[in-house]
Amino acid sequence: MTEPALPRAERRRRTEQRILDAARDLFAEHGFERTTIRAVAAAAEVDPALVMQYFGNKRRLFAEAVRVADPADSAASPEEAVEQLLGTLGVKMRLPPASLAMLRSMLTHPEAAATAREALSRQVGQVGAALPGEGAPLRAALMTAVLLGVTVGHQLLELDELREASHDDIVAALRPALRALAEPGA
Amino acid sequence: MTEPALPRAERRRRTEQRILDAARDLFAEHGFERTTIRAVAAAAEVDPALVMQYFGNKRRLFAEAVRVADPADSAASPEEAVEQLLGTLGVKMRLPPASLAMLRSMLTHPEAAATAREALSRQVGQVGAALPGEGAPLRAALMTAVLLGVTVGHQLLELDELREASHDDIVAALRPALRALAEPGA
DNA sequence: TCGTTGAGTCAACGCCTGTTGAGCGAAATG
DNA sequence: CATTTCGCTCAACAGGCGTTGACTCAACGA
Repeated sequence: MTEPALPRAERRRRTEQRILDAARDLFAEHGFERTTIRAVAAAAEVDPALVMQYFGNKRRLFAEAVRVADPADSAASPEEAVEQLLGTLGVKMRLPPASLAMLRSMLTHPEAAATAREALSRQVGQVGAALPGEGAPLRAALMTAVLLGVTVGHQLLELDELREASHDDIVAALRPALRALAEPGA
Repeated sequence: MTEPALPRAERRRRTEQRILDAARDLFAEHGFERTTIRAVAAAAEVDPALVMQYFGNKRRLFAEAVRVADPADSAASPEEAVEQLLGTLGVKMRLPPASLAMLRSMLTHPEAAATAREALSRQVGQVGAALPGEGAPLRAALMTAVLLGVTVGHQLLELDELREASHDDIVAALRPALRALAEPGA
């Protein structure tokens, strides 16, 4: 009639995953403070107490929900760095919920801010290593900030002018700007 | 001994201003949800009930705190638009608390998001009007997003690589990138 | 001088939050 | 079949929140 009665271990794994997925979505949509354990539990069709039992507390649940595998590939030339950043941006137009969740909360939740700073600094380091000339760290940081701004404007603030454009157009329009930052300035 | 006993009207005006200043600072530092009426009242050395009496509710207090006079000056040429944006960025390195408060909450507080969208769209419109060629709205939006990203990275996330650089270096490094966006692309 | 106004306080309300410990019942184990 | 394990729920707690209404008392106007 109902479920084919899965083994207990499997059932447990699936429930935990369901909670994690629900948490990710809600954190991504409303941020850390506006997302309640109760809402997560309801979305996962589970008792709030179970969420606590599996993840300990709200902060740990958030930390688990925003955990994401980082690429850690590095570029050899400035052109490669630019194309790599543009590539992640193309991907980011469908940013994974985990990253969205972190970005959404990074301005108001201290731990999300720390995670964001860490991830961005890593990117700055990688990009900076591929840039020539003086002031490479600053220019790498600015390139990262550019992508941050576009991502925030597009995915989080949902600015009309960015939403109306195709991903390809955005990438194409951004390329010269990033190239300009990749070269040592005047 | 104590105060020289100001007239009632003046005293009232000053108290209201003290509350508003405290609210701005706390909203800018912690965002909407993490800032409590009680904390604002304490910072203004006033009873929480007085905050409600003067501003009605927390949302209205926030709205008052983030209100800011917008410049509304428009550029005639692409170069002028670029310099104007860089100028506001130079200023933004010491961004007024009201703007900081709005930016801090724009990702998690719906009304702050609406205010931010409005302000950014206005800027996109102004910049776009000064740009030549096709796709001007998109390029204007990207220029705005670039400044947003740099501001967020510098003021809110406080990325080391941006904090370590001087304002002039940032403006100088950014200029070619914005110029590239100001011109019609390939 | 006396009644009125209004700036500011006090104590409390109802609500929602994260979090906890006891308990149930079905699956696992022997 | 008897027993243990454990996924999961239930009911409740303490604390903090925004918000309210009654009150106090000094400044004001006549």
